[in-house]
Amino acid sequence: MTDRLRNLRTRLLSMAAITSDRLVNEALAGADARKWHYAVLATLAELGPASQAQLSERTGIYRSDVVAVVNELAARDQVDRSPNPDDRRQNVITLTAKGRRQLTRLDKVLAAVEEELLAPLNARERDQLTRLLTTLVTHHGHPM
Amino acid sequence: MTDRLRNLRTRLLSMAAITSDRLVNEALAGADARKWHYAVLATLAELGPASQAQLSERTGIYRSDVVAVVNELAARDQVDRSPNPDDRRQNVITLTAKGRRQLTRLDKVLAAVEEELLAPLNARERDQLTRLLTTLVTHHGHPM
DNA sequence: CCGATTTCAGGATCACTGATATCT
DNA sequence: CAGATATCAGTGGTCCTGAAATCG
Repeated sequence: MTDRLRNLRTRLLSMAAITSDRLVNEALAGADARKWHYAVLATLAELGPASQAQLSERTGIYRSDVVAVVNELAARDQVDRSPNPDDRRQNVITLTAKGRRQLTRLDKVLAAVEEELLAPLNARERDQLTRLLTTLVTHHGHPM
Repeated sequence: MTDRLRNLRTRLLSMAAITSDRLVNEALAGADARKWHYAVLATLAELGPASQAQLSERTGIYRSDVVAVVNELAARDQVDRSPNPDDRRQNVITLTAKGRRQLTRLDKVLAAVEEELLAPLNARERDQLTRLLTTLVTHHGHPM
């Protein structure tokens, strides 16, 4: 009857994500980046050179928004964009040395943010949370 | 080293919230509402008549955005806005009969969405998730 | 004068749609 | 031709800042 809002899980998720996003955005802004920058840099480090369509699929960035992100990263010399000679529809996005340095910097920044966000949870609870969220995310859409 | 992205809890939270928000928005749009509408209606049902500042604090809607939400609800005759005679800075927002009917409608809609979102989790896992998220949300800012 | 409340104008980011040009 | 890719233009919601008008 009462406390509808307080117990709504969809709302709890939203609020937690907003808190998290705020922490992430503030921290990344201090390193001249935003979350999509990190997502692209990390994906390139994992996959090697990739097309923008691949980046979109892996990172979750909307296909129409990848351009802007790659533009920003290229302007910072953190990635290189060049046409794919084998398929001239595609661009090949490559991580530069500068991008690799930025990635390790952002790794530290985000580790600190995660620590701050998860501060009220112990190790077991953190594992639980990770498992539960992963289950939700994999079940709806995106197989990881 | 690898799988940086996949295991980032801040990112998992974001992705889960995006999925959840999408489900919520679609469902509410089908009932001519959005999530802030529900938040206000539910809060009024719980608190009784309230000022916009109170609504902002309770629901988490930004103080500058409350106006628009109340405007939309008033245009649908779901709430009534009238000046508070005891403190003429304030408006008193009151739930109407139509608003109460809309609230019960939205309650059902959101219950269905929650069920869909949490489908991959059993009862114990749902409780865990609720508890973990509540801990996060209460620890950072908003005491509930 | 200080503080609270409502309101408006606007910024930035983001999820998302749709359309186009180019290429396989 | 169908299908994929990159790009661009634009919408609408959301979080957030700042500032004004009114009132206690």
